[in-house]
Amino acid sequence: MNQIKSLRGMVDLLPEQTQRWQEVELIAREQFKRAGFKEIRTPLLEVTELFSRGIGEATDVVGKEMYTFSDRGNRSCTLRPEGTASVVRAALEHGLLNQGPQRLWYGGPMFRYERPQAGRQRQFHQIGVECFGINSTRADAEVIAIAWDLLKQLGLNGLVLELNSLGSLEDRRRYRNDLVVWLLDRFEQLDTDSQQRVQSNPLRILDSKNPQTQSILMEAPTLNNYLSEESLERFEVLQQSLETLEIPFKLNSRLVRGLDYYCHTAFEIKSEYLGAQSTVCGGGRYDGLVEQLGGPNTSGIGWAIGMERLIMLLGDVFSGSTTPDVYLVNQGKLAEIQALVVARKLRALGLIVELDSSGSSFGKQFKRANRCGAFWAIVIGDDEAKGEVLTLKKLHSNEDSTTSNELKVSASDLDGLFALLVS
RNA sequence: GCGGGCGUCGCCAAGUGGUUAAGGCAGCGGCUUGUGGCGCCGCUAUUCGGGGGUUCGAAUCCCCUCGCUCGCCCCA
Repeated sequence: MNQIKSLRGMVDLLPEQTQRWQEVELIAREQFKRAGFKEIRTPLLEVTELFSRGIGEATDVVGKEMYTFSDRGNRSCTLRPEGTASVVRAALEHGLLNQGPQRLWYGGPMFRYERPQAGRQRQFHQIGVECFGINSTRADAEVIAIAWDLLKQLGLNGLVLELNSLGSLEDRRRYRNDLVVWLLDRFEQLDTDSQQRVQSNPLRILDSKNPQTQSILMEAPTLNNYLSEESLERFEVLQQSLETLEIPFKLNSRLVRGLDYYCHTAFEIKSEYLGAQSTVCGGGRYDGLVEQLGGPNTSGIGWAIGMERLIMLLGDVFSGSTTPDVYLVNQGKLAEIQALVVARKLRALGLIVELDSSGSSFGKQFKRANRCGAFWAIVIGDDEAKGEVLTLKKLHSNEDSTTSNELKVSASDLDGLFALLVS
């Protein structure tokens, strides 16, 4: 009889961790709300073509990382590997893009069939924002600021914002052609991975971690030199905006985001405290995507934050807890029912109440009360039940286990009791 | 898909060929059936991820397999 375990790369979040997740989600939600972003929820499962068309056939995500299968109607379905394509699809499908600029946020699980390692799972979670119909660079600055502020507000340090401009789609095409020619001249000197990429995705070679390839690339044409007047201007304005907002950044001309749809602004926020997978947040502008998915020419910009990576960075920053305020010790037929009633009422007043339903001895119940960290114990036994009272006892009081920290309270005056408990 | 490390109770582990597989934490029960935190006592792995082999004898050696983990590729 072998134990059934979770699928590789699929991770359970236990109570100890879900609390922190909730805290982060709450703070993020607040931020989005204040920034005027509205939540959108899309299905986890989409038609495969959405991603192959939206993300790009040549990308690794589409080429080898998708969870794709046929459903019973023989349609090719894929568990979403990222959020943007789905959001665009939904926005188009429901005509959101005909209603002026849209500021949207989303969150939830994404799926990528990769070998798990630190900071990488097959099911992982992202929160992200997408901003449609605002072509101005101010949107870029605003969106980056939201990400930066969120991470800062969560108390993270050691973050670096890396920034690059990929230019317009035009600029990129020109650069790409020249780069391929240049690379082909030095084909023999490239590592095998890069050789394969010359045709399929040459820009990614710039990001190669192979040291020899990197040294060759020192001489390569740089994208920056191919940027049009207008693109350069955009990039300038963005940098100035960030300076004004006092958001530090580092230019990284080799930052080429993996997905096809990016243009102009590309950025990543990395942390020195993560392992090999150091990017917490990645995003950029994607003015061509909506059109590529059959919609009107619409500009877009957004980012996604990896929740797991974010939470790894949080360490013990949070101390919020769900330790009970009150532990309800009870025994006896009448008392047990009363305990249930009292628990319900105190909960309605906003207290965290743990009710002991074990029926075991008072000694045992107190032991548990103490261990769960509750501040108060309320005791209901036969005596209390008959006398319509509750015995109140402060736990974790030092040494003295006499009755000095015990107190009788009327069972009918719960408001009075509540006032006492929170004081 | 390719490399490295690892797999003994819920958790942390000792054990590296020889009778019944240490110990700690947690859990449960008792000392104490209306009063906890401390203490003491007891219980909790026919079995060492799984399968095969070597051997009189294996958790310990060999082979295969599965899983975890870190890294490569790539990304959040």
